Amino acid sequence: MSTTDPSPRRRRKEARPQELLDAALELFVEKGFAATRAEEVAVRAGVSKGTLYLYFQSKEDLLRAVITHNLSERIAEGAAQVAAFSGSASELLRVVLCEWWEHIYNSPAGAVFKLVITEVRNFPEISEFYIHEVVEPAHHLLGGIVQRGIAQGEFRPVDVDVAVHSLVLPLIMICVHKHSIGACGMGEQHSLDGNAFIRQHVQLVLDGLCQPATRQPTDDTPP
Amino acid sequence: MSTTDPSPRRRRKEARPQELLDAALELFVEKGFAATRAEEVAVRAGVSKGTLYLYFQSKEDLLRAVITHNLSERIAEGAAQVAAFSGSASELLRVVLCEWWEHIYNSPAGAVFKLVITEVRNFPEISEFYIHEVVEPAHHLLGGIVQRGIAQGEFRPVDVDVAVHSLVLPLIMICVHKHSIGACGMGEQHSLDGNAFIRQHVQLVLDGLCQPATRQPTDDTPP
Amino acid sequence: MSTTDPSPRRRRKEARPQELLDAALELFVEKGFAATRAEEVAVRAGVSKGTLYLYFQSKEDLLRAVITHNLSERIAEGAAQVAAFSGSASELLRVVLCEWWEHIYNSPAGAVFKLVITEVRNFPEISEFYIHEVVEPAHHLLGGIVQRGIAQGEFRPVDVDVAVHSLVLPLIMICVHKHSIGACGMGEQHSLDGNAFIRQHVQLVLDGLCQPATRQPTDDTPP
Amino acid sequence: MSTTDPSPRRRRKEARPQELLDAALELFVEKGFAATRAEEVAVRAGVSKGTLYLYFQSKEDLLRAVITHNLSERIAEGAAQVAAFSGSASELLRVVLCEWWEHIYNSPAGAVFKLVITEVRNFPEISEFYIHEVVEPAHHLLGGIVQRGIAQGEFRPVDVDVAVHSLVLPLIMICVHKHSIGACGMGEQHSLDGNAFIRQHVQLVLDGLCQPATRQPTDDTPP
DNA sequence: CATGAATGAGACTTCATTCAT
DNA sequence: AATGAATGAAGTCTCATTCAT
Repeated sequence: MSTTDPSPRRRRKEARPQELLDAALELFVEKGFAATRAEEVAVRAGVSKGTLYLYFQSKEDLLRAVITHNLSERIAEGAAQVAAFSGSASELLRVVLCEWWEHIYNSPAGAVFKLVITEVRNFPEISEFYIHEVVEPAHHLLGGIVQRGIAQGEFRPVDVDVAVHSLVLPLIMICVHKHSIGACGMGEQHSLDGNAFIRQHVQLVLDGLCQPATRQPTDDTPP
Repeated sequence: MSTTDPSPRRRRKEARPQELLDAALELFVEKGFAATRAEEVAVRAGVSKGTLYLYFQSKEDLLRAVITHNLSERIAEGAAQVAAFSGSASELLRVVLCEWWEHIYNSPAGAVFKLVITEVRNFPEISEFYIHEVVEPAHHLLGGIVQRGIAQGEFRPVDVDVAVHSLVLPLIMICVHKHSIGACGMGEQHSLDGNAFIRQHVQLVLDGLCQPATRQPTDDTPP
Repeated sequence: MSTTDPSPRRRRKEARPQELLDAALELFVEKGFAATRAEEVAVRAGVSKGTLYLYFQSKEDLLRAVITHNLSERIAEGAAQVAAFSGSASELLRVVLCEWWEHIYNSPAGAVFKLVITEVRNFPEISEFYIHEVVEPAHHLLGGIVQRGIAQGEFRPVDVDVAVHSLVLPLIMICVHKHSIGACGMGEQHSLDGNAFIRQHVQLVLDGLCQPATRQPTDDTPP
Repeated sequence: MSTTDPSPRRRRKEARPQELLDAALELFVEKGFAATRAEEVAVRAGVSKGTLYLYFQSKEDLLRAVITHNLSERIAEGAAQVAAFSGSASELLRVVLCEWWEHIYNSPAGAVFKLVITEVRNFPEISEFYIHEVVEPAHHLLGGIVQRGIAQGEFRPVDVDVAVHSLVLPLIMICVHKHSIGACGMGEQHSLDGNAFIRQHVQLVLDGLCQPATRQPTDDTPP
């Protein structure tokens, strides 16, 4: 109802790319890139086959757009949180991870993880983009917090990379699970979704990070 | 049943299905099921296109065979270990997880995780098989150990499922990573492969599980 | 019919069909009818795709218009020349052919020859039009001159049709060449364009036509 | 019934490329490259759509093969004739041109002229091939004969290139005509096909070339 | 009149599968 | 049992044409 209300035709036009990207993400995650027909994407977006090609040069181009579009949005979110926070490293990690989690798990971004894992070997440029734009920034951010925790004596002097991975990999795995096995409707037993797990998981690893005294020799006696 | 080897030609013939399964696993993991051509599988297995169809009714049938064949083998391995073991729950988990890990990570079985994640939604019967034959047995096994650890006072009374997932999800995620992003040759920085991580990760979570005294209020954390 | 020019905008509008016809001729000759997109024609004419369809019912209709429009103009030109001429048949042929040549070779009409050759078999009505409106009038005109030359003892009693074809076919072929192989920019060696050839070619055939004795000085003084 | 009679299947296979090339030449000349569907070619060759692609990578590749295949064959034919000939330049030209003519006009090679003219601007590599493999050899051959005729006083000192073109262009034009306008079945009036024309045309131009005195009678007596 | 977003028939090309050899 | 030529359904992409603005 704004005064600059564009015509319906024009409004449709501006919304098309996003509608197509959304439909494509859904279908690519659901069936895989190669098994999704371009026309399916178009139909789910409410347009015809030809219209898809007004906005994307090829199906492959659409895939790239889906990934970059959905990842670019969420990238900088965490950094702001961290900068504005004051408190213990534990608390900061808990906040950052859980907040991130809720944003990502319940948004298209979560699906992108599965998409990247599924398609990256056929489109190597995706790998580059994903590592530079997602993996490295996130790893750097979390690694910094862990590092700080260690420096301040809050955490034991563990391997920073290991700690970050122990914290983060289950989060990603659950996103992936949600969009693969978890979407097969095999009952709720192994649902393992839900934010409940994340909170407890983070707590569990933080417990492992914090405790100073009771320590086993950390040896890794080979078999 | 004779001890003498069959002729090379005969041995070759009997090995065909296995060679086709191996080639199919490699290619399905590398390019995805839909993007892999039946002839590619045949060629990599050293036979012709037609031969593939002497052993498998269809490409889809080949996919099912790849998954069931590679998973069925590894299923019972762990149970034996556990039964024969006496020691602390921590020690048992460490041994079981690390031993499993080495077997799976460096074998075709690791690739199957990626394959299952990638293809389940197009072939729901895979989900059923995977959950019944892999997820449930493994979860039951590990959950039992954790349960025992709690009952014996070795572990704090955590949620068993959470603990199992915290322990196991990174292992699976690393398998998946190895066959997706990790296979893109993007430098060694984010390699995160290697058994080193697993040992430290398991230790870290076990630390979180064991510690009795120094505890934060664990619960709470309002949304 | 007023002597005052219409407004630029109005003139533009009235010129649209001609601009579209010109653009279409260029492109149809350059790429062929089937390989030329309607939008390309529109763009080269400086209008939008939709506008093309305001003036022509279909792409095929446009092709017909291109041909009839460009051929109709040049048809009657020669007849007038002939009627007003007094002199030998040789001289008349030389004048008519060379004059025609310069008009046609350096005008869109030359391109139409290639277009007709290229597209007739897909649009048989073009054949009818072309034969009735171009081939027959021209053949009749030239044949008449040759006939007169024979009757007057200036030419030997050759087959009139043969003589006409020997005179004319190279002219057409050079038009066609200019718009096919000659437009590929393959160097100037086999350019064979240029009015020089035509003059000498006509002279050569006229030499063959003329009675043995009555030979002219074979001058080919270029302009 | 030779002893090395291959199986029917195999015999088919070896004949396929030629059958496809023949069908393609017919259709490309008839309808143009762009307007011919790949499946039409396949059907006319008696195979299915897919089979075409077992022998040619693409429709474009098929076009190139059609042209090179049909032109390469006829290239060297003339040179042999010339080498083996002794007699006047006039006689040699008459023999070479008329013999060539019969070979080319009544063979697929004649159709290729129209095809080249029609498609060359969309596939510039055709131009290169055609000029190097057809135009230049043929022009060189005929130019040599004319040159010799002039040197021996048989011909007047005309421009060699002009003479060659005057002789040859009508032949090519008639080939082109046969496969364009001539194929539209517009009655026999303007048929202008037939070897009759060629003989008379060559004679007419040769008459123009010969020294004034030395007219038709095979006599000579140069000045 | 003019535009250009939208459509969908249709063309090229691929590939799972069959079957004669 | 093994092959690989052949098929044709199906998928990607194009483009002539329409029509709301």
